[in-house]
Amino acid sequence: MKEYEHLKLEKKWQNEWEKKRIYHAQNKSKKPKYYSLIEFPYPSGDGLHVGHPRPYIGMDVISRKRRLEGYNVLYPIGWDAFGLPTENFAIKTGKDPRIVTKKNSENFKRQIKSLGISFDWSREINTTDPKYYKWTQWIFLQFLKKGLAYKAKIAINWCPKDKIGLANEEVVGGNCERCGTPVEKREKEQWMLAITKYAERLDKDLDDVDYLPQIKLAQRNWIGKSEGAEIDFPVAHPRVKRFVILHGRSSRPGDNSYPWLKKELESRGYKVEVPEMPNSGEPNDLEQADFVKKHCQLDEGTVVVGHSMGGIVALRLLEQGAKVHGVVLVATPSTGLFLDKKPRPTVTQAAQRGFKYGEIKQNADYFRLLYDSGDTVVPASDGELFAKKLNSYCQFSTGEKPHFQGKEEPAILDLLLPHIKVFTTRPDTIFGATFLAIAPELAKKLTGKNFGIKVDTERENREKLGADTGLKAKNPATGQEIPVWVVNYVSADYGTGAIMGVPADDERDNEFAKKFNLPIVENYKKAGFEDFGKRITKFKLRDWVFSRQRYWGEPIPVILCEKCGIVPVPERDLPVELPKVKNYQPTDSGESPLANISKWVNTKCPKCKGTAKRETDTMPNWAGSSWYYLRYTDPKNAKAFADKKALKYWTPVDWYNGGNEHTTLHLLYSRFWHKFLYDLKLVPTPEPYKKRTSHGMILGEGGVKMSKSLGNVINPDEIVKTYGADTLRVYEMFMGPFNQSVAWSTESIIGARRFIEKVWRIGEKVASPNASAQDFLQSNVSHSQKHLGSNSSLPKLLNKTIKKVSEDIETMSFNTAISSLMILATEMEKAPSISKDDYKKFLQILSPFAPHIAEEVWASLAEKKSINLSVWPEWDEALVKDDEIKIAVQINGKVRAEIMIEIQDNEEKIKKQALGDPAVLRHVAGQEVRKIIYVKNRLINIVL
RNA sequence: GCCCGAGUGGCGGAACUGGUAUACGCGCACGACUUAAAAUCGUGUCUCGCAAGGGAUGUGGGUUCGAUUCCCACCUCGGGCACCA
Repeated sequence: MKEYEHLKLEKKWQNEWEKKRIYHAQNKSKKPKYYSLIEFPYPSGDGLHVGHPRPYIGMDVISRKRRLEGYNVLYPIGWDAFGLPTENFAIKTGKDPRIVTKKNSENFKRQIKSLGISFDWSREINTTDPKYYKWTQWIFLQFLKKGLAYKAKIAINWCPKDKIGLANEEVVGGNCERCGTPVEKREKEQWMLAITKYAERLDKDLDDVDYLPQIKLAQRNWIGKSEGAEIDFPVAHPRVKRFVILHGRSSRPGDNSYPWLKKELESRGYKVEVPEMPNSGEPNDLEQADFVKKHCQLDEGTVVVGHSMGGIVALRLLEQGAKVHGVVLVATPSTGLFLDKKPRPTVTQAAQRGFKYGEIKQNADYFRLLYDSGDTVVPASDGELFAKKLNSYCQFSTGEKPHFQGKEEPAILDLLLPHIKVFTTRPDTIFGATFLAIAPELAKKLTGKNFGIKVDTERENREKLGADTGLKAKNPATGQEIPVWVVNYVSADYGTGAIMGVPADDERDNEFAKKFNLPIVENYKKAGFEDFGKRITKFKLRDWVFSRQRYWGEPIPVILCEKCGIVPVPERDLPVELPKVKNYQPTDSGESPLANISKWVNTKCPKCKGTAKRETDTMPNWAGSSWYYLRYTDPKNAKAFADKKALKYWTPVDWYNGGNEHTTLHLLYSRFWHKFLYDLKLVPTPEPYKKRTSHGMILGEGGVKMSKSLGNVINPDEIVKTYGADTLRVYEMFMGPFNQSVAWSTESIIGARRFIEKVWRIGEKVASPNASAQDFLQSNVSHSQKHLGSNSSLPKLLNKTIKKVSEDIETMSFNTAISSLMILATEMEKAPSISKDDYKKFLQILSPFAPHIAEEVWASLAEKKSINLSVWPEWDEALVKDDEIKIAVQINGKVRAEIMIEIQDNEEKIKKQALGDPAVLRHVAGQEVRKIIYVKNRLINIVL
């Protein structure tokens, strides 16, 4: 008998398959296509550990089955090679990440190849290859073109010791992952991608894909869609009591301008004065100011509203030292507040005196706001909003109430009478709202004061803190005045930064109200959803921070020109190649190391040809992996990221399996990129992946995570050498449910090896001439296969196994598929003889799991063509069914006997048979049978 | 705190849609073969009990003729999120 030499045999077939290009996918084929995908690995310096291959083997089983089923299968692999470990290694050793990456990926490749995974290596890609990242950059430019890539100042994690911006995953418990220094927040301009623009579709289109339910849920939770309402709570200012409205030159004395404004203000309890100034305008503004001083009360509770000429009067009052709370000027360039469309010196002078000053442009109209510096009602920065809302100053000046669309309040009221907008998913509880809780940032904005309250993100021990702002809001439902508190449990960056406190209904509000003795209204009236607010949809999803101040990433292809601003690198100049540097250390200022290469940084502006600088930020790791599956369809294309025909043929991916840790970010990001490309009509489908599953991690022995520091990392090289790739494959598929994490056990591998050797021995037996002469000798099998059906012949068992394996592979129940293959193998070995045809079928259904031995034995049975080119066996439904089966007889739910029945027996006959069984008779023993329940082909339950 | 997943022999795990719990594998014990060992094969292996029989699927309840499976409450472990309004 020939010895099973796994090393020799596996190498032989791997070479043979490669030579014959057996796993190469065809971009044109009469066969139906099948695209199976795994998450491409990050080639780390540590090499492969036994956890890596689990998903590759799983999808390999699927892919191999599909090939035998007649599909043109694309099962590609590549390297997601930009990443922190390589960068950190470069910083430490000064080694070029390019060289390190090449070495690491070659090692990974050798290791993966030794496992006999049926990857199409001709389509291998690498995200760090300029030919690849050219297209990553190109896609970025499309985002830029569509306004979906933009720069914004946001807080990043900053390690003050390493002087480096940290990704969220590098912050461990608030400290720098590497040096343990507490991480600070630092404001920095970052590139952002507007993924939130796609939030609605990313949520909704989940309906149309076949992802595991948990994965869909995780995506939905991350997107965080919530339907609610925005409700305005008018706020009375604690100090403003009175408005003095000074009208412009065109208003005749006595016509009492702004009647609507006066009315509105008065309805909120303010005093309003509209002095009928002598209307002689400039140069009589001083005279008018005197008039106002004489007739109106100007004190710290007064806001002066000056329109046009009235504005100049208001400025005079300021000049003369009027101690008013604030001044609001409303004017256009055509009025006297301006000279040659520039603000009058008085305006700028006032600003220089410390008044807040904001200029707002909207069409040709200008609005200028001035407030005293200490206590703004509405900050000047909100002027933009103001401008948007107040769509015509003219209407304001005519004394008519301006016409605003929808429910919008007249913007002048927005300005004079602030309100707090809250977001709530329960607008129906508004009658129970007894206070407003606002974020510290908003409190600062509204009152100018710092209350010393901070929203802390610490996970434990979060005590509710708060302080009364002194502001009073009016509950629009009850009309009641309610206090406004600044709290540490409302964050500024979600919703409106303000909530209504309904302590009777909301747990957090309740806790807060109790602590600070705020009123709790228990039995209140419920409101209709839209009675007081505007229906609105919010998402938790934030825009994607796309900048990294790192070396080892795709340079963001943008040039910063002093004259022209942000200028995209022309597409013909792509890729912007990552230059070589001497030092990989980030700069002291936190810029990427690229900032130090002046030769690279300094460039010409593509627009004006003047001097300009390159963007030195690079892209995050997620960039290259957001579209890699598209590149596989046409990996060498130099004219486009992939040919349209190839994309049309292969997309979407039919089945994508990956790690649970990637079911939120990576999956969401790549869906976002795909949808964007879909909108540009560059990909044919709105979704990239038809089906998504995930695999569990392989843990070290004892159930702990495999890690270098614990020294429990298992290198597959050792296993392949000692036991063979087929054994490793079978073991990894057998060790437990594919989607759950399992602990590695080197001790248990021997079981898989014994199984493989058994397959070998049977193969030897079948291949030997005297055995093959007795085709189809049936043998009775017993014991170990009783769970597949009683008293089956070998052909029966074979057909049952074909069915079971075929079905189990589809649900990734690889462990049970192998279990049934083991049972069949055991029975085949026991059988006096097995037909060659039957054994070949066994080899075919085994081949996805153990391709090498299957191919070797297949060839030994005089097959000329590779088993890979054969056709997946079908099972015979007639042979799968049993004629005679064993069912259980229960008495009061307890099994007391087993009886054999014919499959065609009717219920009556079976019941009679059960009641006649000696064990049953003993248990029934004269008692009355109340009920008999018969479950077809399963059991009979006799109820006494 | 919330969401998701899991809890079954000494161990990894199996069990269809509520229907014979512990398949398959590891380990262990005994036996066969062998001068011997390895390999292989066979038998046994949840637990109490001589047996009849009883008890076990994290814990406690419930629904049901029947629950690992469904419901309620709780405990433990793993993963994710975080005062999300």
